[in-house]
This record gives sequence, C-alpha cells and structure tokens, in this order.
Amino acid sequence: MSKKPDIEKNESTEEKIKEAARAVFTRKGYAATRTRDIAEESGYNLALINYYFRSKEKLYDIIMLEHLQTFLHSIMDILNDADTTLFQKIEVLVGHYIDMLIKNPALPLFIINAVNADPDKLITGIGADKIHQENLVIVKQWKEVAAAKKLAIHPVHIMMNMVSLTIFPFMGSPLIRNRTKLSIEEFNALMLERKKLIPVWIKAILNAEV
Amino acid sequence: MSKKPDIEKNESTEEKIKEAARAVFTRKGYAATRTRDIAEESGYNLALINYYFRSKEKLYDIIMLEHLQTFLHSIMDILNDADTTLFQKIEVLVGHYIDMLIKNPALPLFIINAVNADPDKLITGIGADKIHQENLVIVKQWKEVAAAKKLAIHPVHIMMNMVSLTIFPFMGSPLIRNRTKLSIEEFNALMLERKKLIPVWIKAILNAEV
DNA sequence: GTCTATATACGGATAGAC
DNA sequence: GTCTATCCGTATATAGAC
Repeated sequence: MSKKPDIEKNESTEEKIKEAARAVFTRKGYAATRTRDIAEESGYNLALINYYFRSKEKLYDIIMLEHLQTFLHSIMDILNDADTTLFQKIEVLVGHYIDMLIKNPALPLFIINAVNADPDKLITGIGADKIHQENLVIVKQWKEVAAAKKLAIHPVHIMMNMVSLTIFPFMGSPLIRNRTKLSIEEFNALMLERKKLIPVWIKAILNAEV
Repeated sequence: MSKKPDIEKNESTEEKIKEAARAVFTRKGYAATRTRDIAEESGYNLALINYYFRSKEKLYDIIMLEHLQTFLHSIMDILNDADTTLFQKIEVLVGHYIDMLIKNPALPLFIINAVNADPDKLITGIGADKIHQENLVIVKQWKEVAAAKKLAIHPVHIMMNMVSLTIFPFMGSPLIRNRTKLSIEEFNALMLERKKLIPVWIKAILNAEV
C-alpha cells in the first residue's frame, strides 16, 4: 500500500477552501462576500486563502470558470451529435439542463451576474467562438426544419424560448416559491415535469399560426 | 411670475443624486457600488449623499422600492379588470412588460438579486399579499379556462411560461447579443415582435397535446 | 501547513470651513 | 447647500511564529 493515510477520503485543505468559496461566492456574489466568510465556511484560517490562492479575485476566477464549465459541459457533444434529430437534441438538452439546475439552482444567476459585471472576461472564457460555428449539426438541422415549415419568425426566438422556459423558473424560484407556497420538493417536481413539457411546447410553438 | 428661477428645468441636487444612484445601483448592485461612484456620477461631492440621504443603505432602499413600483405599476389594474378576457389580459400584460423592459432592461436582474439578497425585505415590500388574492378576476378566469380544457398541467407552469418568455431574454441580453451579433436596435425589434408572439405561443402551449 | 498578529488600503460617514 | 479634510471601521493581504 502507498503511504497515503486512510483518511484519504477527506479532501485537501485547498479543496475544502475552494468548496467554501464556491458556496459563498455562488450565494452572495463577488462583491458581497468577504474572505472572512470563506475562511469561516471552510473551517480554516483567513490567511490560508491567500496562501493557497494568492487573492480573493484569483479564487473567484477559478470558481467562476468552474461554474461556466459545469454550465456548458457536454453541451457541444449534444449540439453536434449527428445521430440525433433536432427534436431529440432539444429533449436531451432541456433534460440535461433541468437535471443540472436542480442540483445547482443558483448557477444561472451567478453566471448572468458575472457576464454583467465583466462581459469580455466571461465571453472569451466561454470558448464561445466554437459555439457560434455555423456548421454545428443542430444549426443545419434547424435550417432544414425552418425551410420546411417556411417559418416567418426569427430563429433566435426559438432559442430564446427554449432557454427562457428552461432556466428562468430557477432564477425566479425564491419569488415563485414564496408566492405559490410550494416546497422545494414540490418545486423540483414541477421542474422535472418540464423535462417532458418544454419540448412539447416548443413543437407547439413552432406549429402555431402567427 | 413666481420667484422660481428660469433654470427650473434643472432638477434639484437631491434628485440628481438619486438619479445617479439609480444608474449605478442598477448597473452594479448594492455591494459593488461605492458611494464615491454615485457622487462622481452625480457631479456632486460625496458628502452630499449623506447630507440628503443619511446613508448608502437608505438611498439604496429608496431606489429599490422605486424599481419595485415601476415593475408592478398598474399590473393589479390589468389583473383585476372585469372588462377583459383572460387572453386579452395576457396580451396587455406581455405588451406592458415588454415596453417597460425595453426602457429599463436591467430591472429584472436588479430585482431578482434584491430578492436573493434579502427575500423578506422585498417580498413584504411588494404588497405581495394583495397579488395572491384568490379572488382576482384573472384567477377566476383562469380557473374557468382550465376547467373547460380539463388541463392536466399545473397552473403555475403557465404563469412561469408567460413570465419566462417575457422577461428572460432581457436578462440574458448581454450574452444573447454577443452570441448573435445583434445590435440593441435589432434586439429591441425582436422583443417588440414578442408582444404579438408570446400570447399566440401561450395559446399554442395551452392546446398542446401532452 | 496553519495559526496569530499586523500592515495597508479602502469605503462609509462626519466635522467644520465657506 | 456644498465643499475639503479626516475619522474610523472593516476587508484584503502579508509577516512571522509554531
């Protein structure tokens, strides 16, 4: 056996601080979190934050990029899958995001605020160039469908609809839950329903008379 | 004529500071704005902020409540209008909000962040009690439609859909505009299209086979 | 690596001159 | 009412002991 201690399951101090930072930054945003909050949440001393991460901002950047990665993870594979139809992609995409958002409901607000605070930083970090490729499989498939249906509406409407219907309820959940008196479990159950519903609705929207 | 000076069109110092505060708070949020930013934006000195508003937080509260009022202004009248049908209400509501959001696109993010930072403060300030009344005209109308259509889906889905489709694109606009290379004018034109489209889509959703 | 103590900077607020 | 100068708490960051 190696010399690694059998308390190996405990993460390193560095990792614990990062987790604490993720928790606090995600909840309160950059400006409102104090390094002291992170230290307290981690169980370690304030000085260790700088020892491991040099500065609050560097630590924040790490968390931000990780969140971005979580948010975009595997989406390119879905968008570029030659073996699925457009509507299958929509189903997979919506399902993927709802599962992810139930685990991580604060993510969209965090990311939108980050983009708002410093658009360039995020948008370049996004690897966004790749995403806008005109030769993504989904874009080609979309063009075929649009041509077949002789759609008069701008394609970004459909994209916005899909994203809006999927993501917004999570951003509004504090207000929605307060107004509706739904528990978190009931709310999440509704979100899971939307995995089936949103693709159906998107189809209905595409077929709607305008 | 009165003794008022003919430079009357210039607002008072107090009002100018409030406008500056509105601009900065709305753009950067509470924690990230410094009173010095507001002073600079207003053209006046830092000390005057405290002279007129006592503290950063009191000034923020004023801005926040004004924004909330803008956001909810006249919505109760629409919701409670006995002379319009349910779908007319949806049309009016969506149109009202899109017009308002084109003028004030940063509002939803500001409000959601405010709710997030301090749920109780906002939710009580909202006069939220009134909004949840079961005897609003729109609620009654909704129940009739739901009964007639024997809808299997939870009514909050429909509410979430309407709000999501209307509001989210504005919150995501920095990212959307970057990805699509749309100008602000083009983006706003799309939003205006949605005044007609969203009600149609809501109907389509209501009639969709599930 | 982890702590305590401290340097240094920044931001909100006020005193006091004009 | 408006300004300059300054106070003082708080937050980030670092020095240095263990």
